[in-house]
Amino acid sequence: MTIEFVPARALTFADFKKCFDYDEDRLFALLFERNQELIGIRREKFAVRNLKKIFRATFKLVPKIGFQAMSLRDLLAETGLSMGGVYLTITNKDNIAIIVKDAVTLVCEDLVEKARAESDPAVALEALVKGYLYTSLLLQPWFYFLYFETRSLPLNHQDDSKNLERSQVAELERLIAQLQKKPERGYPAKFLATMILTMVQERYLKPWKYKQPASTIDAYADNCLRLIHRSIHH
Amino acid sequence: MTIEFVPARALTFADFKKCFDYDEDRLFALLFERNQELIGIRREKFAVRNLKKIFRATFKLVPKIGFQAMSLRDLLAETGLSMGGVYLTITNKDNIAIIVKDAVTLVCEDLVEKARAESDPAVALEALVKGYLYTSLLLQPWFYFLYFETRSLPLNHQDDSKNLERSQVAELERLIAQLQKKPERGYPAKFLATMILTMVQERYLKPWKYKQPASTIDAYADNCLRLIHRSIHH
DNA sequence: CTCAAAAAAGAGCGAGCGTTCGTTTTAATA
DNA sequence: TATTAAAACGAACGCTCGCTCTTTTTTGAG
Repeated sequence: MTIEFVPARALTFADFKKCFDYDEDRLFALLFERNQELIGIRREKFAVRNLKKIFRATFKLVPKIGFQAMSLRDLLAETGLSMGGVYLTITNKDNIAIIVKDAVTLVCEDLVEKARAESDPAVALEALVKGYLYTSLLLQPWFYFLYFETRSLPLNHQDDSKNLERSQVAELERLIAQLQKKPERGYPAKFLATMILTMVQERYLKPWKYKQPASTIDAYADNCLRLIHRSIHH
Repeated sequence: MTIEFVPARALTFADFKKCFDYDEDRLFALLFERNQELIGIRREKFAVRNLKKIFRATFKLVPKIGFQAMSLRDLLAETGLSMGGVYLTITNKDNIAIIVKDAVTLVCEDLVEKARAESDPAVALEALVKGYLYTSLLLQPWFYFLYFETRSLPLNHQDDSKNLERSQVAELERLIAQLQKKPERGYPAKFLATMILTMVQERYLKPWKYKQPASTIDAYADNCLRLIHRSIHH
């Protein structure tokens, strides 16, 4: 029998941040290799440097005016790049949105995978909820963009975006159903799963409401989890 | 002592719909008189007829492509009006979004007013939650548009939109706090108020998830209210 | 029915959009 | 250091945008 390390207190945002897999450089490197066909630059070093500039600028401009109203000339002014540089990097404007979708998909699938590695469904549920909440704050501009700009994507990518949300809810629902001994007595698992997702989205969709002193996000996670557990156990 | 009519069962969506104050004609008539300075047509009859066409077309196009990507020529094709007709009606494109904001503000303020007329805070809370949920489904395109297109509004109107949400949460919070005898024991009133609003928004923001057979919305309302009451009472 | 006012029509305008491409600069290799 | 492939540049292009304005049609009170 092995002795495992059991943390004395619940996982906090600060803990999570330390172990977070997707710092800026790694994320852009992954996006570069996953989206070779959308990106005109062949050497990672240059691609990552330009992608950084382009996405930082996009995330600064879009929340104020929306993706469609952001012109490439706005983007040039904000990044300091030239028209040629931008087009060599992203090939066309739509690809900015497509790459954001890919990034969010990437980290979400990783979250589900990690949660599935847990054998105890209660532990898995907590990992998924906190993982999703904390990740979507660390990558807030990406999640925010995908939610508000799904309509700016080509149609097949719009479907991907909706299916990503559906699969997140399905995963939560599966875990909740496992925890409910007598499902007919409580709330439908789907209702609770939807509520969880919605509470997570509240945080990353309305940054104007949460000028967050970091501690409040732990309290928020705690309130969510308490509410979930009280609602599951009849 | 007067004998009051006490309904045998909870208010359903069907009941609500029957007494709903804002059918299309009345809503447009109100918008016409509230926004005289944005509307170029002077005779109500013509104004209402054109506004109907314009907003119906807008609500058909915008969910697919977004407001900024919807051109006035798209709008002409969808409404059958001419450029002159459209511009005589709405004066400029921004005014479409501004009038939507005014409509949502109008019905929301009415909801709060009606809830305040109730002396029992439990009754008032139920009236507000169900009223908001049912209203935002009956006027789904309006609420959806305001949420997704707030960034397309002129800045001062963007503030109005955010403040409208803040005031809705504040009203819910006030009622919840009244119902909590020992506030320190349960969830913060603000947390619950936010959760309620978020659950309502879930329904009108994601119509692609809810191809609703009408009954499901009553079940949804019931689940929400049970969750709220269980969370308030310790 | 008359006729002035209101509404509708739609060609046209200039600004600004996303994108292209011929050229220049930079970086890595031999 | 010479060579060459990759990256960066930015003026120019064709097109579509929101909007205007003159003309025509419709409306309704007298």
